[in-house]
Amino acid sequence: MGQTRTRMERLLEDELGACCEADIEERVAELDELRAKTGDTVRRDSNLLGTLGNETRLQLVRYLDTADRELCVCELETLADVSESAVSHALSDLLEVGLVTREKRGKWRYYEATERASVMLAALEETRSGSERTDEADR
Amino acid sequence: MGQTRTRMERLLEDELGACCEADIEERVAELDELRAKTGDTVRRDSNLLGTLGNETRLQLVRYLDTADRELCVCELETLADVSESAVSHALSDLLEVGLVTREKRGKWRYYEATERASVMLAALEETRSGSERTDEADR
DNA sequence: GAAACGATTGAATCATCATTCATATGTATC
DNA sequence: GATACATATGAATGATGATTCAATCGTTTC
Repeated sequence: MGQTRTRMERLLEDELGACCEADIEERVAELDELRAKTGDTVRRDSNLLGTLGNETRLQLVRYLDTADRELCVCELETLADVSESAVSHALSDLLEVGLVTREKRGKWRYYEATERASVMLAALEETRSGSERTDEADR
Repeated sequence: MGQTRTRMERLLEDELGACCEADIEERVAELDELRAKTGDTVRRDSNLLGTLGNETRLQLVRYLDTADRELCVCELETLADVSESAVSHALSDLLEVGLVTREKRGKWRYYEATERASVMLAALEETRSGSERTDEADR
């Protein structure tokens, strides 16, 4: 029953007062363009963010970034709250997405934060601040 | 046997050539300071990053950010690759960590990206580029 | 007030993840 | 070359997460 009326049509009717075929086409085109503009880096990016979205890993990059020098794994282990193995796993994950670099020296391994990591942490720092939820009173 | 020799002591011996008590204390103090400087916002921050670290959610904020206007849920649904319910869940999560705002208007609900979201996405964009793994040949 | 509709919420399920323990790898020292 | 040691890796397991289906809530229209 009247099922031909699409949701987009109803939305535009509410937004514009009335709505013709051209309006719908225009809006659909706008959304298509939006889809195109947004690009297809989502997988990679969400992967990077996901890697950062873990307390252990974030903590470690943070140490490396604020230390502003390379740190030996054993130093990171004294800083972290988890097992040696967990630290190693975390560092490998960070290395894989390019948030840290690694260098061997004798039996020791030194890690350092990359530029990419610094930028992300700086952004985080910048936006931190007030409380969340800017919900508009839901009138 | 000889188990009193700590790993930190051995590290410093290797790094400095020799190592006395004072050296150890100094390094330990440095790490303590590092721990203090790094702060305790890890939980909150990793939570934010984790929220962004999901394809669906990242995709949605991205649409909102590049659209640069509020978008109706039904518009976001046409853009997303998942069910209506999943979109709604994702938007709620994003709202909770302050990456989007919400406004009701009639039966429609409009979402918009926050400044915080813009900053994070910009940082991501900025650091994106070359390939990853700046591993130093592991000599 | 009932019907239609937009959106959210909760429970359930399946998948992914984080951490640990055990083992392995590579490097130095004796 | 055997031992000690630093770190990494793999498998296992318990926890957390993402998505869907079903049900609910709030708003509008008749």
